[in-house]
Amino acid sequence: MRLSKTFVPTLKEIPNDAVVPSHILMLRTGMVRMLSAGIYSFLPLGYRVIKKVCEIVRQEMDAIGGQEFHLPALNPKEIWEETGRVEAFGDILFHVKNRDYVLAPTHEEIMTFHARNVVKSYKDMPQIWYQIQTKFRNEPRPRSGVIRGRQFLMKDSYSFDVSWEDLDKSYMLHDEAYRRIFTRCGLKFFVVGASSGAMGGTGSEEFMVKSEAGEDTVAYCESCGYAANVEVATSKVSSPERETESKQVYEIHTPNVKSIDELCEFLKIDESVCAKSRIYISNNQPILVLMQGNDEVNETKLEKAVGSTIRPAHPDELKEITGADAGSIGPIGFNGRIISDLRLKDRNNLFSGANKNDYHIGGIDFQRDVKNIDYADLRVVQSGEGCPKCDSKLEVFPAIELGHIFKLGTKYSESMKAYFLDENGKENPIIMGSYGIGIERVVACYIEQNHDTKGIVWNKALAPFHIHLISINPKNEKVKNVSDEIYDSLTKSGFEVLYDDRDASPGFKFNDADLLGMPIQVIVGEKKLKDNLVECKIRKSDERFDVELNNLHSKLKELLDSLE
RNA sequence: CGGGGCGUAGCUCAGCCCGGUUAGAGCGCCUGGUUCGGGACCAGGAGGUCGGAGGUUCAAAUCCUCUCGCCCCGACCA
Repeated sequence: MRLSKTFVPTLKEIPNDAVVPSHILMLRTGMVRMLSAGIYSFLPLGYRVIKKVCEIVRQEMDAIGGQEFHLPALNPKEIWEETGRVEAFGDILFHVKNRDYVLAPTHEEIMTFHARNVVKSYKDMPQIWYQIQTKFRNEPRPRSGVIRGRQFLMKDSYSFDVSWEDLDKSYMLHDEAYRRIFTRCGLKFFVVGASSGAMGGTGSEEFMVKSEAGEDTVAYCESCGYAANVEVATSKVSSPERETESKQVYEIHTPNVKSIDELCEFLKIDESVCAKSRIYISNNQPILVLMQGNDEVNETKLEKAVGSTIRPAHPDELKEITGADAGSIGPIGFNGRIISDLRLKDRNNLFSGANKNDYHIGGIDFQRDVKNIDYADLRVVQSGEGCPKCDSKLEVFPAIELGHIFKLGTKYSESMKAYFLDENGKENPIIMGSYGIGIERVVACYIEQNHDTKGIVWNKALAPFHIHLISINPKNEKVKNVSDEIYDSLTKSGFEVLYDDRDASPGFKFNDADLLGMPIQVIVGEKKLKDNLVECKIRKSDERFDVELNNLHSKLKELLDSLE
């Protein structure tokens, strides 16, 4: 395509509303423009990238036997009421005002609708149905450009099987296909197993990419691949052993000492001998939670340990429950349920609050002084702690969810009555799986991982064009003619060429080329042309070298083959 | 939904606190000329209901009220 005739509105300055690199660069390169919060138009260059991702997804989905559908975004509300998801989605679901339709936020119901009464025999399965379609979700807070939008492209597929064993197969096929898709796209990703067992034997995996723009926090071990959402992640940490001799409990006057750090400073002790107190409320009953030192309470783990939902107590409740304010609360004299992190299990000679403002207590022995104490892993893991699976260290960082594969089981087939007859003529619900990939997120994550100060660095797989041809001074007739010839012949030979034939200064064109980031730049200038040479530049490595005109095709082919 | 920030030319922003000729700059855009290997130069030019509505005032981009939009943090996230 000729840049002089193509709509690629590049921006020299950073748009005011963009913060994360992918968002900034997608705007600056003219890939996208915002229409409204969380709603983006893809411009020609951006849409080319989207189509490349879709094609990779399509190839890999087809390779595992997937069949592509195209489903409506406009859905009758009553189908969504069959599974109770109108209520489950709540405000996230867009409702159409003048008819009883909703805008589909995903398509389990619609796929199940097509399967029921049609996929009636065990002989009809397995099936894998997929589509690449726009989804609508009324996100309360769209952010980070295309990463969290109210309207987005999703590849979603659904498997239909006769048994749990067969579901495992469909699930594994997706797992492998997803790894191939993200690898082909050039993404550094990892897989988080999020199996909770909450739905009876179901499992799920999230495909994640490390990113500052991420909305999930994960713990990851580079050496063994252990990865877990920080809500459930565990780690190996050491703590002091129980000391052989327990001191007596004694009260200490600690004026204005509130935090663990202040307490350690005041008493010249280590934080590992401190039991930090937090009060939570569950079913209107207070629970005292004890953590070692500055360890943070992981509320997800706490809920699991307690067995019901919890919330932190309000400041005024603290006084009422314990007689003290935050900073002076402790287990001695506390009337109610006490649960402690495993790090403090059976410890003695600990320091904690006295349930009296400005006082702490030392010499606490959990075995002797704290009756009915429960123990559980309640910590939020932190970077640098030991991996639970190997001897390496964990890293904790934010990440973006690119894809999710999920064993649905019979939730939808049962509620929507999608039954089949097995070999014995017995009726059973279809066993389903559901698998999604955020297409725009793939693009945004690629940019997050592959950019420098000048702009995007595309790989061969996703680049909107492979070659960026630049003519320096197209007013020079020879330069113009040779550039035109190169463009025509390369295009005819099947190369994907973006041709900057604009009448602009060289620096302007070079900077635009680096910003747009095609893998190879071919630069046609007057000086080198005298020797029948043009310059090639590899965007990623900044390598440059001269190529003879009549060798250009073979050299470019060679370069493209060698590039990722 | 809570907290914070912002809305002035296509883009980035100044002016607002302390009201007062014709609302500015840089970049971009248009015309002509020069230039052409890392965001060129000269000359001329177009472009604004200062997000919107109401109010205070002799006078509002500026002060007040309401409203809409966008960004960030939090809550939420099948």
